[in-house]
Amino acid sequence: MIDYKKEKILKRSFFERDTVLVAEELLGKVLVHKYNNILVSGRIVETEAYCGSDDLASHAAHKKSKRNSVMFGPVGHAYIYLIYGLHTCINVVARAPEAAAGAVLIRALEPLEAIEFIEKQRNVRQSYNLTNGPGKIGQAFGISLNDTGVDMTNKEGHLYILDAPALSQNNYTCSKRIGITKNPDVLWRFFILNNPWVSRY
DNA sequence: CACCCGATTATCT
DNA sequence: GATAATCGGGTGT
Repeated sequence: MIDYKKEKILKRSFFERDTVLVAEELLGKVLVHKYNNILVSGRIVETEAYCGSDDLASHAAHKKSKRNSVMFGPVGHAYIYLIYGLHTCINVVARAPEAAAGAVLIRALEPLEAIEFIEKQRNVRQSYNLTNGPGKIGQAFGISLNDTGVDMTNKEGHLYILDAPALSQNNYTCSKRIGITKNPDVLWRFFILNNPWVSRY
């Protein structure tokens, strides 16, 4: 296991590249949330890319609106949305300079710090159920809709991502995205192989 | 204002 | 495998 505490916060330039590439390279990085005085963190093991107007599954497939405007804004900011009226999902805005919109959904991670807090938030028996889904991460980390739009590259902020060494391509793969009906065939989901924290599909 | 529906999850059978 | 829970965005009247 790497010593992630020595790693630096990902810079804005990391997110100013093709959305699908950023989704791939976010595997292994560490999501951190400062919740009151608690530092909650986890290693990202599953992501999905959502692009702009060519990607009908994306919230940014059509016009800019009140909800999706963050996806059109500066890269490196958090796009948080409520799904099915129940769950908050965490994305990072990422796109190439010429693209209009794009974000990476963080779908699953391995808890690293404040595991007792995460267990209290989630109240489940099996540890692999703590954070193996996008809505589960939102609940586990205490994320709310108020967090949408925050700059995740700001050291003074309460939500950011730490760098980590790049993974070997032998250790992860891609697949179709989960839970969508439009533009279903592109291989824009990335996950670490043989990892117990990846969602079960 | 009414309607439809979704980047999900927990809890059944 | 099927389904309820629950709410706000988007669309059209």
